[in-house]
Amino acid sequence: MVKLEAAIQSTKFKNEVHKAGLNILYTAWWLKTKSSCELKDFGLTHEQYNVLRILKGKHPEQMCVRDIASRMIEKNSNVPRIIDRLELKKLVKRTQGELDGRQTMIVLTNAGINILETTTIKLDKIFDEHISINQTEAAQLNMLLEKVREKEK
Amino acid sequence: MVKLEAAIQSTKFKNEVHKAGLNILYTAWWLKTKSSCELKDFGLTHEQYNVLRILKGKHPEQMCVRDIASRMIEKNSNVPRIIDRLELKKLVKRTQGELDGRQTMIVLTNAGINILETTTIKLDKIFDEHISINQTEAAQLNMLLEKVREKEK
DNA sequence: CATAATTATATGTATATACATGTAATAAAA
DNA sequence: TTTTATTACATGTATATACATATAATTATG
Repeated sequence: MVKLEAAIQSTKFKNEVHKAGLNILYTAWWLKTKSSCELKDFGLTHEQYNVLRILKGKHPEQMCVRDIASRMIEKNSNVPRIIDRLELKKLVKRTQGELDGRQTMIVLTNAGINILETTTIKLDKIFDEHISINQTEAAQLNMLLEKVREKEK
Repeated sequence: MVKLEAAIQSTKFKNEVHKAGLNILYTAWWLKTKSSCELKDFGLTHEQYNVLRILKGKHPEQMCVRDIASRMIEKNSNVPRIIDRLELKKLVKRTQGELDGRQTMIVLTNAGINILETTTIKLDKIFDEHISINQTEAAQLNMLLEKVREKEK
C-alpha cells in the first residue's frame, strides 16, 4: 500500500479531512494515468473514451452535444472539440438536428463501436487487476465520497 | 447528498468497484472546481497554488524544480512552465543552482508569501464549509483510497 | 583527460480544461 | 410580426497535461 505521504512527499496535513481532499485528487490522477496508459495504444485519450462510452449507452440512437456534456465526468469538458477529434478518426458521425436545427446529433460509427469494445475489455481488466478493494469496501467508499459532496449545489 | 447517478446522468454501473472509480474521478473534479473558483479572484490556478504551497513548506529555503515536481499531486505537471507564470507575476524568483549548475532554484518572494497566506485562509474555509465529513469518516476514506492504490508501483 | 552516459531543466506539440465570446436557430414577448 | 431573449453549438485564448525532444551541466568510464 502506497501512502499519500510517500506519493506527494509530504508528511504534515492540517487534519484528516484536509488529507482526504489531497488523497482524492491524487487517487483520481492515479486512476486516469492507469487508464490513459491503455488507451494510448488505440490513439484515444481518456476524455475521448468517455464520450464514446456515453454514446454507446444510447446506441444506435443519436445524442446531441448537450446531452453528452451532461454525462461527462469533468463538466467543463469542451465536448464539441472532443467530438472534432473523434470525427477526424471516423469513430463518430455528426449530423445537424432535424427537429431542432441548432442541435448537432452524434452517433457512433462501426469503427467507433469496434474500438470501444476492444478498449472497454482492456480497461475493465485494468480496473479488476489494479483496484485492490472488494465490493463491500467499494460500497463504503461510494457512500463516503457522496457524503463529501453532500453540500453540492 | 448528490448521488453519482445524478451527477453524471447514469444509472447502470458494472459493479460497486467500477462505480467507485467514476466516483473518485467525479469527486476530484468537484473539489478542483470548488477551489479554482476561489483562486480565480487572485489570478491563480489550482496548479500554481499547489507549487506555491510546496515552496512554502521549505521557505525560506530554495527548492529545485525536480524537488517541487516530486511533491505535485498530478505527477505529469510541467513544473518549469507553471513556474514561468508564477515568475511573471513576481510570486517566485528563479536563480541558477550554485552547487549544481543544471539546477534552477526557486524561492517565494514576499508577494508570493502574502498571496499564499490570503488564499490558504480562503481555501481552508471552503474545505471546512463544503466537505461534509467528520475526521473519523475522513480517516476511513483515507484508508480506503490507499487501499485502492495498493498495487501502485 | 576525453568521451559517453546521465541528470536537470527547458521547449515543442497535441489535446484538454476553464471560460469568454460569436453565430445561428428557436422561442417568447411586444 | 417584428423584436428580443434564449438555446445549442462552435470558436478563441490562456493555462495545464502528457509526452517527446533539446540543451547544458555533471558524472562515469575507458
